[in-house]
Amino acid sequence: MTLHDVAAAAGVSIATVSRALNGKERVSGATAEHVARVAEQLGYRVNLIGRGLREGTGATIGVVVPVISNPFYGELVHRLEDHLQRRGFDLVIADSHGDVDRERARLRMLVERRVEGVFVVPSDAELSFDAVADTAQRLPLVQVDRRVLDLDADFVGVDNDHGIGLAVDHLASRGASRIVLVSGNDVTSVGRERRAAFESIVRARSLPVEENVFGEYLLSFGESAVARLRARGPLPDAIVAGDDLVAAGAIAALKRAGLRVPGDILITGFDGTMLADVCEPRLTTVVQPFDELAAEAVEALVRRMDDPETPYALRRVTPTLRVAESTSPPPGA
Amino acid sequence: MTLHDVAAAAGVSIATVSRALNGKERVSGATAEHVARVAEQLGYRVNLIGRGLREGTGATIGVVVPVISNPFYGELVHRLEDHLQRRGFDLVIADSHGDVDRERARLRMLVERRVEGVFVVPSDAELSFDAVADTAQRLPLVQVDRRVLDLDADFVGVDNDHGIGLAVDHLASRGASRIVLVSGNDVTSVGRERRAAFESIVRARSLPVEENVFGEYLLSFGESAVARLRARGPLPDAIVAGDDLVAAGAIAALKRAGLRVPGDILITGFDGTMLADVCEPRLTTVVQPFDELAAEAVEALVRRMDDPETPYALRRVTPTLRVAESTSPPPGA
DNA sequence: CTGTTAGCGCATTCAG
DNA sequence: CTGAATGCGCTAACAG
Repeated sequence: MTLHDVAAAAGVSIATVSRALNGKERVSGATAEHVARVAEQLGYRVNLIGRGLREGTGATIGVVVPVISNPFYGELVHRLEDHLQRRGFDLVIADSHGDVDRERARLRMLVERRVEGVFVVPSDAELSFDAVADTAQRLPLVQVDRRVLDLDADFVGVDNDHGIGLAVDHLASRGASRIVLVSGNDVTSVGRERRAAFESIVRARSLPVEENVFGEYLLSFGESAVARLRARGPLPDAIVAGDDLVAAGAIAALKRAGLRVPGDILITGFDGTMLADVCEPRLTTVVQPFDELAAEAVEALVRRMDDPETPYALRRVTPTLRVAESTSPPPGA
Repeated sequence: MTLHDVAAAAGVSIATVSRALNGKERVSGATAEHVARVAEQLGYRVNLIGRGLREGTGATIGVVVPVISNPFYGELVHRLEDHLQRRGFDLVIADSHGDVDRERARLRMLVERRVEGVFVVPSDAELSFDAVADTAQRLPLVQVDRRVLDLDADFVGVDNDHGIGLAVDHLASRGASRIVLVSGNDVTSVGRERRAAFESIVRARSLPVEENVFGEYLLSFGESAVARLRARGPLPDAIVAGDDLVAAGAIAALKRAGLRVPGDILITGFDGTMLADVCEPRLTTVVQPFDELAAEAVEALVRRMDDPETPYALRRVTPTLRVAESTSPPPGA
């Protein structure tokens, strides 16, 4: 079912059908209506492949995330799609499974599909460099949430310094002194930034320096981290978890060990996903402004699509603290 | 950067470049190597739009889900992508936001993109009929998890009868007699099926018939449902929640009301998402075999793509019960 | 083994 | 206002 079929059935040329259906050029009202009716009756649907080849564009944006099943990325993708729809773009989602090779393959696929632009949450702060850099030089690209080190490319992410600061200061105000960071390792930029932010603020506040625990952003890591903490002596006053998933795992492990939260130990999360509300006790967490994050990312991409020469920008959105039961009432005070 | 550019730079014809790069037809080893090197150096990437137009296919599958930020669909999409990758297909994901109009628009987009086939989780058992039926008659389509009523089309979903049976029988074995269903309403096929399954088994086991509560598959519904239960008198012995999200919401509301789970009331979930492990107490839940579900869905789609005349099939995968703290130890026994 | 050519479906010149 | 013709990038005949 192509323009030809419709043209034949309507007794006009394919050019007229194209014009009538797209309504951009002048066609007689009668013809337009007639063509529309015939097309409708035949169930004609424009072939976006044909149009794409002709037009050189398909109004499609791609996004590569590490794990779509992670609630954080699910929410992020959801918002990105929302903002893109409003601007008339479709979103193609690709999952890298946190694997650099797969990430490279997915980015390549998007390039070959000739998408208009791409968002990427790099899986590795260093090893993702080549694939992301190569893609960025081929088409408009915006890194979201995580970034690759030393890469000249747009980036939109949360202000981790501020977020970690909110968590630490809140815990301190609740009377915690010995605070341990349980977070993602240096593989991701987010892990690095949250670690640096934490160490810096601990120094600035003259808090005791603890031995922190690093791993992956997984529920299971939260659990094993608690095991490690318990094995090495008296528990700290509080845990700053690298994200909600880790926090949830830590809470579960603590309670299984007979410890009370917040009675025996305080804990904070990061992201503000639905997991924070499901935890018991509800998790005090650093909330990312998802919608703003997505909106900024889309705007950055559109800006670069409009003007490829626009200077690269690193944009930070500001998180807020949502206080819940996991840090109240005060433990010792 | 097209075949022409590479051909010119390599001093051969575009046909030779195409052949050399695709390696399907016979090309002299030296030429192939030379062309590959030139293409590499020029950073040539095949244009999938051009190839798609020529080949009439782009090796792409589409999927429309109600909410990608729901962990259940996140996990499902994750698995679908996995199985499709293995067969060389890319996956385009579209979010209907649970809205029928949006769903129609997204399905239309996939048709116009000329994807090879589509998976859809219909947002409404009745109102989704037109859009899904229209799409199904245009290209291979498999309904996953939910389905549209009275539609001749493939479907792969969980055996809700069996799943609800597992939950009810387990609760009964734990001493529960008064069991209430808190689940999705009749808008979705899943809601209908779980309700029917529940009512049927309650009759079969001669359990007291309670007034069940229906709403949406949301955390907030789990909470409000508990409020409604408490308002209407003495709590039942147990709650069978329609999914993990609702169960998590219910648990939170129960505990906030000072009730103990499983001490005062037992509760089961459905799906087996990560939410079940995050709940406190951990949630006893009916686990969907995600990987099998995805594998069956992909197989059903491939079968229909290979032979459009193959008879429609309704396939049910069998869930299992994962017992955890929310139903143990026994409440009264 | 390699070059020439046609045509996938479409939007858009350029004529009329 | 409408039709004929062109070419987007690619692969598959078909020649050579």
